[in-house]
Amino acid sequence: MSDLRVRFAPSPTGTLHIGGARTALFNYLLARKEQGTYVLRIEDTDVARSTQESVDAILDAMHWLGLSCDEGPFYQSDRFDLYKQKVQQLLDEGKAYRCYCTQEELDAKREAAMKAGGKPKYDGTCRNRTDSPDQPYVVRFRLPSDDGVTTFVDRIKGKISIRHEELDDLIIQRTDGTPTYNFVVVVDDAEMGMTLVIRGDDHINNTPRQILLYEALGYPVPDFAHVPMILGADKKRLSKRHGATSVMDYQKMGYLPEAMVNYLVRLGWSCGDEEIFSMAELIDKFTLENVGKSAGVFNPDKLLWLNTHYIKNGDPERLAGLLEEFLEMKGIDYAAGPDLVAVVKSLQERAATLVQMADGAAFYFSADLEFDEKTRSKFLTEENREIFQLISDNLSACQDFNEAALENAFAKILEETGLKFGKVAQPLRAALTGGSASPGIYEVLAVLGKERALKRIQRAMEQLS
RNA sequence: GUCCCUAUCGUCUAGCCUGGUCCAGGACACCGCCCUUUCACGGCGGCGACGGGGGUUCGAAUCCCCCUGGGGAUGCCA
Repeated sequence: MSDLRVRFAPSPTGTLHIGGARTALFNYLLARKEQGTYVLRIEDTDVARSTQESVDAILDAMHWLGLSCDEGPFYQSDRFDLYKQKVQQLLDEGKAYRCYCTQEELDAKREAAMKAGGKPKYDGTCRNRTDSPDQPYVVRFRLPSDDGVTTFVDRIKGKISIRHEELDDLIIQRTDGTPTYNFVVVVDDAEMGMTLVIRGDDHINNTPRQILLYEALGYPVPDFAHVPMILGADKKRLSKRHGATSVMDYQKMGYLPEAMVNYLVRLGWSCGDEEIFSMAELIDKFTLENVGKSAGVFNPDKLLWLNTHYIKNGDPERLAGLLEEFLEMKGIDYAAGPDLVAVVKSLQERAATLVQMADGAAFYFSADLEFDEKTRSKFLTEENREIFQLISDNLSACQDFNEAALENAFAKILEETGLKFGKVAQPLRAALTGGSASPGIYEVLAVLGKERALKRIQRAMEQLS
């Protein structure tokens, strides 16, 4: 074990989405690589917006992606006593104070400051109050110095400085007594011993004030690594209006977790010209140094391509297991066969998603296929009766119903009749699959097996016109 | 408005730190050809970028400055 401790800290106000998943992935990879510790913390201090449903959705997604944590999940809602105590500590030390300004007053001041072209920050009205009126109040953290500069060296972005004049006394405890994000994140990251905080770069602006808080609380300041945001095709922050952004939406659409992981990691990180990475390779190769600094656009096409790759190269047994759910969703009863693994093998190069694979597999499990008009008029014709009979006879005579034997049988037919392969194969394909697009004809035959194949040819012959 | 971050093909990126080997490499998408029993897979090829302007230098995608574009923050959300 190294002493690296990182965490992923989502707030449970929705599902885990693409951006969060990537942040979690980076944390996970670095922890595994450095043999550090990866902690999961649920940031649910906003009690009104946090739901158990969201927590479950996030946990599900993490599990699906294979990002298991070493510690946690911890819930901030369980730690309010600790935060209270820390607020009190700052109050006692004079590093924080009660502010009695109302929301309305604050809003008005902000607006006025904006209008005057100034910075919309708290004016310090209650900073030096000595009375303590019996009114609702918030607790504000007093800026240690009004004219200094806080600088930190981000592990991804490099040196970042903010002048204190840009900051103001931030609220650390609300009127209702609950603590705010910028405060609890510091207390927790410190108390949980985080040595490195990897998070989205929308938090960069918060970092200097958090550093001030670490110092005020007497905590060591961790390292920071701010990863760039993910944008939609219009370069706007990725959101629902860009389509599916929830990780589990992709599971439902038939994507494989390894495709999602591979896609996510390459959005903002690279390793020379390499594109395909297994989790094990990522753990070996991932470094913060190769994470880019600029925001990236989410590209569904590339994700699809990766999914195609992983389906094509995936273990058929595993894929068969995953496919069941999608077959069931389409109301396909696959229990009576043909063998699901054989079905998968015949479809691996033809499906980009498990949904597509289920679509392509449907014909295998349908005893009485529906023929559309086009297929009927083109292939199920009286002129083809002889061909069907010939195929049927030859197939009946086939001892081994494997691809090699079938190929031989067909060679014989073609030789005897002088017909071109397509002349024979397409009508047969129609009889077997109900359409004109399918896996290789020998493959279909072999997967179906002799009995089913013959039955389908028979049935087609009954419908010639 | 102000502050912070950022800037190579349409998109993800390599190269930038340690200037010349870059008339800029890979991948996705797109287009064409080949393979072919259908649909696919695959193979080959094509299209396509250093945002603009100043410097520094014999030489800049690479270093410096300005501008512009994009993102973020500016909450008693996280």
